Amino acid sequence: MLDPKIIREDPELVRQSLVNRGFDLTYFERFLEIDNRWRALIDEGNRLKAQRNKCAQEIPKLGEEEKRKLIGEMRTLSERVQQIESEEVSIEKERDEILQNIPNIPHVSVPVGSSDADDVIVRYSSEVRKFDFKPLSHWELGERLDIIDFERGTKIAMSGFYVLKGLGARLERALINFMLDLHLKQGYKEIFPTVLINEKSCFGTGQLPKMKEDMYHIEADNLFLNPTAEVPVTNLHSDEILSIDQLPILYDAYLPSFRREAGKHIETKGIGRVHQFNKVELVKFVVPETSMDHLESLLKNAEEVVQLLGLPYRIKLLCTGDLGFHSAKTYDIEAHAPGMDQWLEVSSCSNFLDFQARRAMIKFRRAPHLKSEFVHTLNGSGIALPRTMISVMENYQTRDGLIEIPAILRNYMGGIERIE
RNA sequence: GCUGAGGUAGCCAAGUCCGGACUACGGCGCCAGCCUUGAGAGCUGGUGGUGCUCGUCACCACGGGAGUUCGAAUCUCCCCCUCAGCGCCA
Repeated sequence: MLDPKIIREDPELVRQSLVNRGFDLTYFERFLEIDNRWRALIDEGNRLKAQRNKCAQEIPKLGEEEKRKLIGEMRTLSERVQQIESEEVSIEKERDEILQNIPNIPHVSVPVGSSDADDVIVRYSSEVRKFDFKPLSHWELGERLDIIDFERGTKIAMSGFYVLKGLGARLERALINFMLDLHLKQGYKEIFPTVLINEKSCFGTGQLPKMKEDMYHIEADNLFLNPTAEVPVTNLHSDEILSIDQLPILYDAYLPSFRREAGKHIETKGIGRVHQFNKVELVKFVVPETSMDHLESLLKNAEEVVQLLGLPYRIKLLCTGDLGFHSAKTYDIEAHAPGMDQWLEVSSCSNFLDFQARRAMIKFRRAPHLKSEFVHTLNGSGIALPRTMISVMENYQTRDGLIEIPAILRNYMGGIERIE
């Protein structure tokens, strides 16, 4: 959520940011209109309430006659207060809705563009791997080696789910442990949050109300299956005022994530887009003026994962038209999948500035006597498992259809060197 | 799941039966000032949010919501959470 003061005080900045993102201006113009009315109403309401409060204190001190008269007057006044309040409530509801539909302002360093075609490739790691045979896709490899079972995933759950078996399951576990150990060395504190999260947390990070259709919902208890550890981990500090010496806070978390992908046809074969996947997530809470530097180090921390795995990758700086709603600046890390001949997004590292913190009410104080301010939050995948698995399987395949285990993972797999 | 006790400011906690000087008692912590060579003690003030006319301003905030009332921390209804005991259970 944007600071309403920014929209009020510098509407031109917000207007330009919406144009750059390719958003239409309806909500924005409506905000300006409604915000004025909202403030006028608050003002009038407060005036009347002040009078009511004052008279309510006078009444017990008065004689019978005067008392009866004043109570009569107050009854009328109270009715007006109620009218104003109910109008306030409805305007406030609309105002909040509008605010929730205005995206974050892209940082000045974000390139202006209309779609992912305008994203800027910041760097390539190396050449993609060249094969002297036709590389197989991970689903072909997975089925041949009996380490990915799509049919049985569908049987026990539904289509879009899969089961890892044998060394496939073990490779997944090795990847998770490797990532967690790496992030520990990078200075992150490991968190293992809840898989089920409540409605309030989903609002806090902005999954609700916009992405409701994309989440699995447990009706009996009104809980949601975690769509990304960003939600529970960021909300660890919701409604808190942190002290400055706690910052920066760096968390990493391994957690299964669930997405209904409603409305999206899961056409891609394989495990590139599935309903349940593992992910290691990095989350930071930082002092505002340091957040852009923290974005760079966050990216480096995630990048190190693909580097150490020896995967060909590239870094993209998303343009205004491709930037996520809540983000002010985002880098994507894409690993190459030679079997599919595609670049796969394995990580998305974003700086949200105070956009999330304002919603989740995460504040800090520079000194005990100073006013609290919103922290800046950042997060990035460190990294998403299925697509990493794809890139590992397809890059490390051999001519005879086996998969070499990347050197860095062998210790995590009891010294096993290949899947055969 | 059942029964009971609770939820008041950063923390502890009075007030709730019986609505009105609650401007939410008191304490702890923290901040500022005074005092002091310094520290401590002591004293004074401050210690959540929003709005604007930026003030010794106004409004809001006693788990959340709705209601009754001129007036609600206090009364009524609904919901949430915590703790204890019992039950069930990996």
